Amino acid sequence: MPASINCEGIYAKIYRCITSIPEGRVATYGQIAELCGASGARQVGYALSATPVELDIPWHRVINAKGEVSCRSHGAGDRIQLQRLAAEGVVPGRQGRIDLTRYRWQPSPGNLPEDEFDLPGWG
DNA sequence: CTTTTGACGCGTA
DNA sequence: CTACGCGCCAAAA
Repeated sequence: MPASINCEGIYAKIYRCITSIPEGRVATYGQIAELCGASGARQVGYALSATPVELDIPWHRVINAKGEVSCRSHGAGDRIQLQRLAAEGVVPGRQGRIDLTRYRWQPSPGNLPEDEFDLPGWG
């Protein structure tokens, strides 16, 4: 990892937390915030905006509380995010929103997704 | 040191 | 459903 990222920095924590999101699963900004001890969802958003590409973290698995991909001021990141999510089976529902009740990452032992519901093909 | 810049969440009306 | 306001903090220049 780049030297510009301190292991004890809150951003680094956020990055690591996001790295733990399994494939085919998503997490909300607020969820990540509480998970890594950030001050708030906004901090996670700030961190994500500054995500170094060399980290190769699954940043696309982080969406907002509405189950929608956040719009950003610059670049086509949102489009890429949708694209990558669809590539791993995470697709928006009929309302154009990702069903958090189905795709939300639940970092609890024994509650892992592989033991639960089926992912794609529900529509 | 100061200033700028952001991928949010929630309550309320 | 939309609109508005507030809270919040790190990193780079």
